[in-house]
Amino acid sequence: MENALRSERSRNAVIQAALTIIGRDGPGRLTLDAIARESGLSKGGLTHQFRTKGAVLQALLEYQIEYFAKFSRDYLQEIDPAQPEPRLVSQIATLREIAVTRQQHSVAFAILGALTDAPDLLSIIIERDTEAIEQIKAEAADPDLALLRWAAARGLALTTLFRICPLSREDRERLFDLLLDDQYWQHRADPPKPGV
Amino acid sequence: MENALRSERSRNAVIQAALTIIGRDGPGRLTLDAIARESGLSKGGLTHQFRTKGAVLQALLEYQIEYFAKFSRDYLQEIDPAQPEPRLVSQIATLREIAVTRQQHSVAFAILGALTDAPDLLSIIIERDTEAIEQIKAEAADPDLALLRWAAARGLALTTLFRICPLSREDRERLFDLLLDDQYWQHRADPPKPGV
DNA sequence: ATATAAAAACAGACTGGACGGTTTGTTTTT
DNA sequence: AAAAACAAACCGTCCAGTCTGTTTTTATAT
Repeated sequence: MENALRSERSRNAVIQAALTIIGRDGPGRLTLDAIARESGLSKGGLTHQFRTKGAVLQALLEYQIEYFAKFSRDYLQEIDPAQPEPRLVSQIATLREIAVTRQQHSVAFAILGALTDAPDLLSIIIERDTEAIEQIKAEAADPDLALLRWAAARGLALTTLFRICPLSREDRERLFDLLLDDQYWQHRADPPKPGV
Repeated sequence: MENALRSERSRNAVIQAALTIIGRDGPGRLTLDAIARESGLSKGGLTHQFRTKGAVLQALLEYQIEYFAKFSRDYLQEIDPAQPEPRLVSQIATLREIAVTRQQHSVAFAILGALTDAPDLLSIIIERDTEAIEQIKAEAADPDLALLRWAAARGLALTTLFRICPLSREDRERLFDLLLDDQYWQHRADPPKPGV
């Protein structure tokens, strides 16, 4: 087998193994030895592909981010062209997906836990979001209202992710539906200020 | 000195020491030995007061929660009586305080990090919030809109806490101001539905 | 009050194990 | 022949929790 392919296979195996362990045993049991065992690789092979545990976590995070970035892109693609704020809506829809997808919870924990030694692991998230925010602002009739809708979706997603959401499942779903509903916000948007 | 007082002093010393360490060295350096050293207690004394590290974390979390609960109570006390949704507003104000207070960030990390082994440490947060949510719903003309305001504040607070907020400081402050501003939401609330 | 036994608070050395990372050697690809 | 990929034993450190004592407080009996 080609080396490049071999490496890629191994790296994928590692990421899948990490996800399996986190889901099955919790993020506390995500050790290099466990990953090696679960992936079928030896520890040597593992550390050949990822020099440190932080590197594994980073790959894991990038994998997750790409997964949801793709979700967002696809959603944007198939959105009603008449939709006035497509970027905002696709971001909110993605956040709903994050909040709903069951396995994500412990992955979030795992990464948060690792943040202790790798504080700027999350900077990639900021980069992505900053971009998204720019676009949301640009397309919005009332940018602040759009940001607030985004923030609310984030709040629902993060509280759910960390299992500290005091709202019922129905409440959350209804709120997400509202956040996605243009009609609901249309007449709530600030009318453009008359020129002074 | 009385035993009860002796214990209380020691426990307080431990919590303060923990906060000092987290703020100065980061949550990764929060070990039992470090806490003992910083607090002036011996390891034996420390483990006499807190049987496990989880117990320390729990006390730390309770301390923080009580701190902000008091902030919220005080805010509620001094609020304009004409304020239509005082509970919501005081909750939002508290969340703004959390987002702004500098030291909180790493404390949040420390506790999240420990969540690995003590998954239901956070249930106390849910309990408090559930209560708050009930009151917010009860006093609101448009409960869903109130929940969304709350969720947005949470989103801003949590993203800031975990340093993944893509918004500028000014943006955040302006958004918090908006969330607190009744005028802004008044005409946005759903008019009470006409009886069928 | 005073002596004394018990309990609580505290001191600090020690242990056991987990875990990240290294090292040395082998197989496979280039 | 060289480099990449992999195997697996090994090491050093860190750290939560324990264990054995010592000091201080409290309860009880005289």
